[in-house]
Formats: sequence, C-alpha cells, structure tokens
Amino acid sequence: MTNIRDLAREANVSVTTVSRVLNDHPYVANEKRQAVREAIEKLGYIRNQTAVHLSTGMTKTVGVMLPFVDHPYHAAILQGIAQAAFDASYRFLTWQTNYVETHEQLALDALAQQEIDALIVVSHSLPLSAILSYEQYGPIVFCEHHEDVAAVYIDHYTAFQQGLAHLRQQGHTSIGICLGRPDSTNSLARKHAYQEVVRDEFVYEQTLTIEDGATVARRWMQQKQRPTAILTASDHVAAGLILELRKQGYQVPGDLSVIGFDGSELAEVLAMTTIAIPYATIGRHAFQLTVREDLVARPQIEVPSTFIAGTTVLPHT
Amino acid sequence: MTNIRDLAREANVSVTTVSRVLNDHPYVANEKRQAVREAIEKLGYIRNQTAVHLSTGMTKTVGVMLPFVDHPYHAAILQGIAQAAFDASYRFLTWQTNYVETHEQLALDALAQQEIDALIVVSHSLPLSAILSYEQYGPIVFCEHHEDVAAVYIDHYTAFQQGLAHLRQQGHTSIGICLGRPDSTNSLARKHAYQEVVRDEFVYEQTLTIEDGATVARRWMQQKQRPTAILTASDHVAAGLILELRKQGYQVPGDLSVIGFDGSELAEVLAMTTIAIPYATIGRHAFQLTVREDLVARPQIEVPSTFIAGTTVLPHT
DNA sequence: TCTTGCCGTGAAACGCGTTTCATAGCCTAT
DNA sequence: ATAGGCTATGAAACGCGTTTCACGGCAAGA
Repeated sequence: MTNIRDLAREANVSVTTVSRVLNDHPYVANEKRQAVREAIEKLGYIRNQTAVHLSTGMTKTVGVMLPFVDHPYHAAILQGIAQAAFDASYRFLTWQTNYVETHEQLALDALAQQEIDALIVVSHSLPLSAILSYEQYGPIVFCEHHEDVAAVYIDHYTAFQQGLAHLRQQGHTSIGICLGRPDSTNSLARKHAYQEVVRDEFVYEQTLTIEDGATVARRWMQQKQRPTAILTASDHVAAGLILELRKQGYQVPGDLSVIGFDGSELAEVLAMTTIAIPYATIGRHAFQLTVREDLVARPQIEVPSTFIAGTTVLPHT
Repeated sequence: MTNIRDLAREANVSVTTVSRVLNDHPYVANEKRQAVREAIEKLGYIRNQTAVHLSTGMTKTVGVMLPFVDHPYHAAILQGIAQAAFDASYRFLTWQTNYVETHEQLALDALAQQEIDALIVVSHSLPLSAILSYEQYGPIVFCEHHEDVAAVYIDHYTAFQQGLAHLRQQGHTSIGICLGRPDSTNSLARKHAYQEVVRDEFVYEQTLTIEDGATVARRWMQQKQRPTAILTASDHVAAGLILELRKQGYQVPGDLSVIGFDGSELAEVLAMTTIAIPYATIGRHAFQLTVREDLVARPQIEVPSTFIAGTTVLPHT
C-alpha cells in the first residue's frame, strides 16, 4: 500500500504538502499540486480512512442502538437516519440489541472507545442513568421522550388521546387498549391517557407481533365482559387481532372496532383506522441532533402524529 | 484521554507489557499484570478502537450495500447479517443506495479506503465488473446469483417454476407474471422460467410496491384478453393487486388467482399463497462468507425457497 | 555440561494522515 | 522605510495501539 510519504518522495514535496493537496487546502502552488496529483495517479494511492480517523480524532460515524432492524417501525427510523447521515457524509453503525442489556452495552462501549462520534438510541432497556453516564464520551440522542435528554419523539399521550377521543365520539364507552412492553416510557404515557378517561379497564399487555394480536382476539372472544373497541399499540397487533376475529366469524368493525398505530403499509392494505407516525422524520431529526452545535443544551423535538380514518371503526349503538 | 503510555508509566512497565495485558497475552508476570490492571482502573483508561484498527490493519467491520433499509425483504437480510456479525464480534456499516450508482460507489470506496474489511452486496445497479474490480481491496459477497463470484442466493428460476407448476396443476393455462426491475438478474431468471412453459405472455414490469400492485389490478381489469392467474415477484405487489381487485368487486381467487413471493407477514395476514424465502438465512450466510478462509475460491451457497399454499389460488375450470 | 526451548520484558519501529510551528518571500498600508 | 499580513513550504510532533526483535534467565533434554 502506498502512503502519503511515498507520494511526497515521488512528487518531491513534503508530506505536509501532500496532505494539503488531499484536503484541498489553498496554500499549495499549482505546480506542486499538479505534481502530487500525478504521483497519486502513478502510484495508485488511496487514502487510508482509519489513519484519518485516528489523526482527526473523529470517525464521521454515528452508532444506532435499536432492538430489531427488521421491524417496520424501527426500520423506518433507520431509514431516516440513513438518509440524513448520507446527506451529511456520515456513516452509521447499527447495534441490534434485541433489548438485551449486554448487547446495548456494546453500543455504549463503542462510543467510549471512540469507534463512533455519537449514539442514537432508538429504544432501550438499560436504565436511562446507565446510558446517560456515557454522555461524557459523546452526544447521545434518544428517539423517545425522557426528561432532560436530547430527544426527538412523538407524544404518545396525545396520540392515544386522539384515538380515544375518536372512539368516544363514536359512542364507545367500553374501550380496551393493547400495550407493548408494559413499563416502557411509551406504554406508560399511553396508559396514562387511557386511565384518564376510562372507567372499566381492559388492558392487554405484552403485545408486539401479529401473533400477539391474534392472542388478544382469542382472549377477547372468551371474555364475558368485553370492550366494544380496542386501541392497539401497533398496526401489526391490530392486524393480528382483526384477522383472527374475522377468521372466527366475527365482524370488524361490526362486533369490535379497532384502531392501529404506526400508519404502516399493513394499515393501508387493510384500510385500517390508525394513528400515523412519521418514523423516517424521527430518524432524520435524530441524526441531525447528533451533529448540532447546541447539543449540550439537550434540545428536544416533538414530531406530530396524524389520525387516519379507515374502515375498522364503527359507531357504537 | 489517557493512553497506553500513561499506563506504562503508572504501572512501571513497558507499553509492550501493557498491550499484552490488554490483549490477554500469556507472557506477563502476575504482579505486572496486576499493576497494569490497577493503572487502568486508577486512570480510567479506555482503549481507542481507531488506533487498534490502524495498527492491526483491520476494522472488524463489514459494509452492506443495499437499496433500502426499510423494505421488508432487505431489512430481513440485514437482520441476518446483523445477527451473524454480532456473533462474530463484527460490526456493520450500511450504505442505503436507492439503486443510485454514485451511492453504490461510496460503499466500494469505503472498501478501498480500508474503512471496512469486506463488502456484502445485497442488490446493485452498477455493472458487475465495476464492482468486481474492487475485489483487490477485500472480499465482496453477493446476495444474488452471478457466475464466478462469492454469493449466497436463491434460485429464482426454480422458485418461479414451483409457482408456475402449481398454477398449471390447478388448470391455469393463461398465466401472467409481475417483474420488478426488468433487467435485474432475478427478473431474467424468472422470465426464463416463465417463457419456457407459457405461450401467451402477460408480463407486468416495474412492479415493486403495493401501489404498483394496484396498478396491475387496474390494467388487468381493462384487458380484453387476460390471465386467470398471476405470479408476482413480491408479496407487496400481490397484496396491492388482491386488495385493489376486491375493492373493485372482483373475487380473489374467484376471478383471479394470485401467488405472492417472499413469505412475508403480509402474506400471512392475507392468507396468501406464496413462495417463502429465508432472507435472514441469506444474510447470515453472506456474512459468514466474508470471513471464510477460502473466499478466494468464490464459494456459492444456494438457499431453498418454500412453496406455501394459501387461499389465493383456485383451480381453473 | 551444553544445547534447546520456553518465559518474561522492553526499546523501537510501524501503520498513516493531520496539524502545529517556524521560516521565508513578497506585497500593502502607514 | 517599516510594520503587518498573506502566501507557500517543510520538519517534526502527534494521535495510539501492535508487533518485531533482541536479550536475560531458567529449566529440561542430550
């Protein structure tokens, strides 16, 4: 591998001058610049990025900590990050954690070890304080709301309120909700919105997948007292719920009204009533926060959710 | 930032010994090892990974070139890569190219610049030869079939044959197909399988999304001569097709039988007849190939597709 | 007793690009 | 005429961990 010193020798200049040419520094005479260019051509020189990283002390790379790369919700955020990072000539390393704390730790270690310049936490299970103790090593940006951290998030409380308000307008009083991980920040906000307006609680927890949605359907069918409408925490769960009910001969929305969450293609396909979240936008903002000058002030960006009327809610009579 | 030399001074040993301790090299006396450990603790030393990368000449990082991170098919491959990379203590950098050649080029540059040790090409639009010319800089593994390259792939020809055979067994003789990018390797293989057995051709090209599927539906409805069954190139296209037809009052499979491709959750939800592809497995194999000793021999791995009978195909009478 | 061979240790070189600092010529404003 | 500023250039230091090589000591095999 030819290096910068070989070039200097070949072009009869100093390594400093070679470096200046490589970085388009103005203080280089044209003949020398030309000579260096020819040497690069002749020797087939290619810059070693690792050396640049070591020398400059930055890698132009951000890390992304997220539970699953192939879940539509997370992939959409990743897409936004990818786009914004690309625009800024940054790269991104992904840690797929499966919510396993030791895996999450590896992303934090990478920040401390200067493998990445900043870290975007899409979702996590480590305690917040454990993560924040790594802020000394570089910017950390969250994709969910926490007090006093740099974050871009949607207000799950308000989003759920929208869904609940719609159901109540339609005359539903007996309303159920599905939550994902019951103690996650998002679930707590959702539950909060729910408990403010509902008397008889129907809470289905630990619902994450299509299959979980089908399980909810089976539980619902067995209940003596049961809600007339269910607000889910993801379109996938809603889809599982809807399809299992229909398979068993129930009508959606005739027998049960269902509202999804995400605004995914799945919702579109099923013409589902849902609450759309601009996930790619969240990803873009998250990346942009990592490179913001005033990150020490821990800025927060709230992105709006949008209620989408579909065909899976019917007025309750 | 404290470095290895600070540690050496603190522990009264040489930097070599410190390095040995950090790397668990056996030739270190216990007291010295202990002294170094204490120095690490006392000074709060954290290894600089970039320096390790420069020094060892490898980054323990693979690159992934893929068009979209948020398409289920690609995300599933990425998931497999993430998993295998994790198991091998590797990281991965992702280049989302949107099939733009200049973007694809950046991933190749990264390989040449030693930013990554190897590159996995999930899908590409650059000419194969342009990509292969970068093999001199490191291993390149493809996720689709090409002659004489390291690759893990599914045999689209055989997969499509399975679908076609099923339709013909069910009495269909007038069969259409949807293709994605018409000149891609996969499309050519599919078309080949198709043209071998079909007389009257109904080929719908450039179908990639749900919306494209709906467009196919509208075209189909307007055709005077039209197929009784369509074999699509993705579950998404099939879903768009099916749902648009049903919305317009047609029966699927009554009026048109449809077979998807991928075996995605979408197919599951719609109880779609489809051809399942183990995408995560492809990703895992692809990663494992990058670190294989005998990569110079350009090994190839074929993974099998599985026909899944659903409810979107009916015998033709 | 002499030769191998393994253990333990450190100086110095290495991988490679960037940046600081000093130097020098030349021009412009005072 | 002189101080100050800009252009150009290079030596050397810097970022930091790994690895090669040489060497001393000690034990086992010949």
